[in-house]
Amino acid sequence: MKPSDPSPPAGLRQKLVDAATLALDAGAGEPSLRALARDLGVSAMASYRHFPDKAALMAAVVAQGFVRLSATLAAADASAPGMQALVAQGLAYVDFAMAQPGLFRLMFSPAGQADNAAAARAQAYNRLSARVAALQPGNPAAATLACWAVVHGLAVLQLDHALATSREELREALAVAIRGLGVEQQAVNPPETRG
Amino acid sequence: MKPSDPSPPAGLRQKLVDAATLALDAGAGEPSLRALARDLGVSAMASYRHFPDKAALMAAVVAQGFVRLSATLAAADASAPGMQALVAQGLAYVDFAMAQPGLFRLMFSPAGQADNAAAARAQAYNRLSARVAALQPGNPAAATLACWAVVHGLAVLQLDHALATSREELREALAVAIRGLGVEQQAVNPPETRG
DNA sequence: CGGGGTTTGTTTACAGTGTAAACTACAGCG
DNA sequence: CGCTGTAGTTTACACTGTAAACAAACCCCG
Repeated sequence: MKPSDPSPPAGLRQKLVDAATLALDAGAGEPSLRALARDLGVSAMASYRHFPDKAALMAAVVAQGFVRLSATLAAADASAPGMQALVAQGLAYVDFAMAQPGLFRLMFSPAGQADNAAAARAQAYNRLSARVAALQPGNPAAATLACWAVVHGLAVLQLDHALATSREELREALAVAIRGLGVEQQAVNPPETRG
Repeated sequence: MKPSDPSPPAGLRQKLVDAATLALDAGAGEPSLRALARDLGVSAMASYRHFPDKAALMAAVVAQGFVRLSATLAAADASAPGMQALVAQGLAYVDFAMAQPGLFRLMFSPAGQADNAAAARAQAYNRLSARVAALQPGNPAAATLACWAVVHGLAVLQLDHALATSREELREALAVAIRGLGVEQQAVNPPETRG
């Protein structure tokens, strides 16, 4: 309203995305556009200057979520060598899901499949894929799929179920699973010829 | 209304559950109570005689979903011996998700965590657990967790992503993952002593 | 400096939703 | 017969997403 408003002019779009992300993880499902607008001190229709509809806002939230997940995975990957980097990525993945359950759920819901978010999603997938390919040049596609499945499955089950699984147990389960997937042979030891 | 109504008197509850299940998989997210009532030729408030609120209806849908999933897993488990039963369960799990994506998503969403559905969910979990325990008496908890994670992860990723993964590729990935998880050693051959 | 066009927001309005409240029709049973 | 419980109804309200029309603030060019 007044020019003395303390916020920069073009900030609403990002503020909407951030507020929606925050509200998602605050518990009660998808926030309403009107509630978001109220929280930001703005009219109910303001968001329509930045997004064609609510789904587009949510898609932007999802896209930002995948960007952040991707960055988290990259950091985890860099934190350890070889196969341990893969386990670290898996742990980071599960940690992300537990830290932002609402966002994570949205990212893997029909709302998260908007074309808008496809690029960011692919980038996150590539973090894992690259590490798997580095560890097992033979059949990276299948191995990546299996790795992502394990990690994603653990995250979702942990979220849904509140399996009282400690972080240590998770780490062990991840390590066992990844080792089992035939990814490790070339990593820890120098490569041996193997069928 | 009339006594000549072709349905038994207490049938509305089940009809609501079935219609909701159907509508879920017909595509457009959670159906509205009013739309369900309209489809069933009944007033908007009728469902409140059978469920305290919409969440309770959805919880009933989820519970029925888990019962059916459990039955599907049991049938798959009985269709093959030993480790192949585990792979069969995994395939059946993914098939279930693909055949009823809306229901499956609901089952693993916050709505699916209602206490109402807990028993049915546990029953489905036990299908897998029992088979894993039979194959690997050593550490069934961790192995079950990992197996479920792989299977559930594959299902979710397939659903979200439309990974153009054929059923045959899925079967192979499942077999590889399950074999890798250290479940197979005692199954196919007579048990050998193994660390 | 002024003036038009774009951007960003506003108010108003409407259809659709979940649900509370009060009411009606009907079953079985004393 | 009346009493009571069950299954359903109509009405009403607060809330949602969103279309339409309008207003103020910015940018850029003269």
